[in-house]
Amino acid sequence: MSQSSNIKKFPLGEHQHASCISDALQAAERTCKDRGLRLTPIRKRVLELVWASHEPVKAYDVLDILRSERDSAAPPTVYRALEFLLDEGFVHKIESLNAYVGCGEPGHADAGQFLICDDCGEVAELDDLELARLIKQKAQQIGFAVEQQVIEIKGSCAECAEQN
Amino acid sequence: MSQSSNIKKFPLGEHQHASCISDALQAAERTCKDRGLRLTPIRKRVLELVWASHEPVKAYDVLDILRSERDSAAPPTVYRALEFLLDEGFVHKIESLNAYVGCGEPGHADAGQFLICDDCGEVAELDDLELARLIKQKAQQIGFAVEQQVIEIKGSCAECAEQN
DNA sequence: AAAGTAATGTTATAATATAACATTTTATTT
DNA sequence: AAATAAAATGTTATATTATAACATTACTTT
Repeated sequence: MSQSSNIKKFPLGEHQHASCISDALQAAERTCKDRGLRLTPIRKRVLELVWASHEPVKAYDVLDILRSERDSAAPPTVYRALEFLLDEGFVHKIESLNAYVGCGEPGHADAGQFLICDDCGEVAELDDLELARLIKQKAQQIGFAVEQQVIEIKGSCAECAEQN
Repeated sequence: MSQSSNIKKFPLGEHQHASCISDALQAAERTCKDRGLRLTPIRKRVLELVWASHEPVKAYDVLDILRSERDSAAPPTVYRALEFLLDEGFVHKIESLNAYVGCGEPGHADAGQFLICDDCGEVAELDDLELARLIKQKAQQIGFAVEQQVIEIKGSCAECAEQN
C-alpha cells in the first residue's frame, strides 16, 4: 500500500494486511515527531494491536495480550494509551461496540463514518465528505454547531450478503 | 402538543414538557395494544422516567428511582424494560453516552439522528429523511446493506452557543 | 545535577450490563 | 374452572467497561 491514505473500504477482500499495520505505525511515528509527541513503546504496541485486524478490538482484549508481554500492564495502561491514540486521531472508538479500530485517514478524527458488518464483524470506513458536509449543514440550519460526528452504520457487507 | 409526532428539535425552549411525557405514554399504550404487547407497570414507569427530560437518562439513574418505589428493583428490572422499549422503538439508546432518550417518532427506530449538546446535555432529534436516504445510498454503492444507522452529532445547541 | 513535566506503575473501585435460575403472573387450552 | 404454556418479574451473582487516586520512574529543560 504505502500511500498517504490507509483507509479501508468494503470489500476488504484479501488485502496485504501487514502493510496496513506498518503503514499505520509509520504514519503515527511521523505525525508524533511532527507534533512533538512521544509514541512510546506502550502506545505503539497498543496501536499495533488495534490495527491487528479490521475488526474492532476490545480494550480488555488488548490488555490480555499486553499482560502476556509486560507484568505491569493493567487497565489504565491500555486506556491511557487508547486515550492518547484517540486524541491524536490514530484510532477511532466504535461507540456502539465499545471497541476500537485503527483510523485509516488521520485528520478525519472528528467525522468518522463506519460501516459495521453485523455478520463478519469487520468495519470499514465510508468517510464521505459530502455526507459530513450535509450533516453539518442540516445541523447549522437549526443553529447547532457540530464538533464531532459519530456515524455507525450497521448491516451486511457485500461478501456476507452474498453468502446468505 | 397531542399530535402524531412528538419529535423534539432544537431549540427546545420552554415547551410544555408534561405533554411530551403523556403523549409518549399514550402513544406507547396504543402501539402496544395494536401489536398485542403488554406495557406493564414497570415498562410504563421506565418509559416515563426516560421521558422525564430531554437529557439522556442513565440506566442506573432509572434504577435508583425505581428502587425507591419497589423493593424488588434490580439491574435486570431496568435493562429488561429498556430492551423492550428499544425493541418497540419507544426509546433510543445514545451509544456514545450509554444513556437513553425517549423516541419522539416511533417508526424511525432504525435511523435515529441525534444532536447532542455537549454544553447543556440536551438531545434533540434531527430525523432527516434525506440524510438517512443518502447514507443508505452511499452504502449501497459499495454493496453494503444498511440495517441500522447510529448517528450522534455532538456540538453546541443554539442557546448554548449564544451564551458562550 | 536539579527541577519540572510526562509517562507509567499500582491498587482500588466505579459504572455499565448480562447470565442463570426461581417464582409469579398472565394467557391459552382443555 | 383447572391445567398447561408462555411471558414477565424476582433474585443472586458476576461479567464487562472504564476511571480515580496516588506512587514511582523516565524523560526534558534549565
